[in-house]
Amino acid sequence: MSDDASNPVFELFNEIGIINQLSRAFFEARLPNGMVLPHFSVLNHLMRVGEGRTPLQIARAFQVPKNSMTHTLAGLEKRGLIEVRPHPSDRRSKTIWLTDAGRAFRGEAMARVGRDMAPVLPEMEPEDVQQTLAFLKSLREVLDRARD
Amino acid sequence: MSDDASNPVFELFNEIGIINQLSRAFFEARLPNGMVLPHFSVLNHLMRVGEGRTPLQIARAFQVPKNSMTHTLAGLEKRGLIEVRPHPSDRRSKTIWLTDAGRAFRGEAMARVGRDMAPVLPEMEPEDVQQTLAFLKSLREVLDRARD
DNA sequence: ACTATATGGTTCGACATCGAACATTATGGA
DNA sequence: TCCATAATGTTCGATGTCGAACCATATAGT
Repeated sequence: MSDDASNPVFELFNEIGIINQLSRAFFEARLPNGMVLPHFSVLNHLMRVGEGRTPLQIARAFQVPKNSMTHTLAGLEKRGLIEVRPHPSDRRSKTIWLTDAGRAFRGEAMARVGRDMAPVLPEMEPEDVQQTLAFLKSLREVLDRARD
Repeated sequence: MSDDASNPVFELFNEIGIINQLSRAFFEARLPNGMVLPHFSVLNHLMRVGEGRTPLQIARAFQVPKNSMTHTLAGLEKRGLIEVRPHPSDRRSKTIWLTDAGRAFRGEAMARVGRDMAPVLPEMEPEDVQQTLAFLKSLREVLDRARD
């Protein structure tokens, strides 16, 4: 049977789904109370890409529906980790900023995850990581275009 | 700032999460009514790996909690796509089998997804796919061991 | 054989996630 | 200027997902 099912691309998606499960579980086991991976991911995103993004921009960055991002941001705001300010030029929109508590929390969580991940990191060749990362980024663009 | 945050492994997890979102949305847009990616994935798994697996084996294969698999299997059985039989030697357990309808459904869904994916598949070098797949499988094992 | 512990699966309650419909504000064209 | 349409974000209802507690059966130790 050499139909589409045998295309390794499907196997790739399968593997990606499984790693997603594993990494999600790994992160969430190291976050307090009811915090979930998207909470941490958004804090991290704001650090890396910059604060002052709009909710829609963040939703698009993670490829999740905008109402999902509304919910995630509400959780972060409730915990005092982000601050929501009006958009300077578009009154429909908002901008998202980290609070000091948010920066501190992200730093602590990152340190904890990094510490527990440290034993296994040396097993991965940086070159392989880079190569995989490059391919996945191109795959993301391909999927994004196929989204119609 | 060259702390753990800059480790490309985290970027890798991020990219994996995004591609997971995209591929999930892509698949589910091509499945009927209330069917969801795990439904399709399980059917596919039974075809590839073989029928007669137990729910727990399947849950471990996808790295999801066993109660989540209970729910997914219930959905498949309700739709008549799988059949649950008692385990021959362990009365706590069960075995999962595809029905004819399940095999047919999986074939149709696979064909539809494959057709819509066809335009973008040529953009990916088979060699890159293989390389990525190999690395991700090793990454999965690393994470699995780190699971404690 | 008997009990303690482990294992497979389900139930339950809490919560994340999503599509669809909605309110509000922007934008573009007559 | 005015209206139709688009864009941003929220609300609502339905459902997926998960951890914890729970049954039923197996296994191990004595």
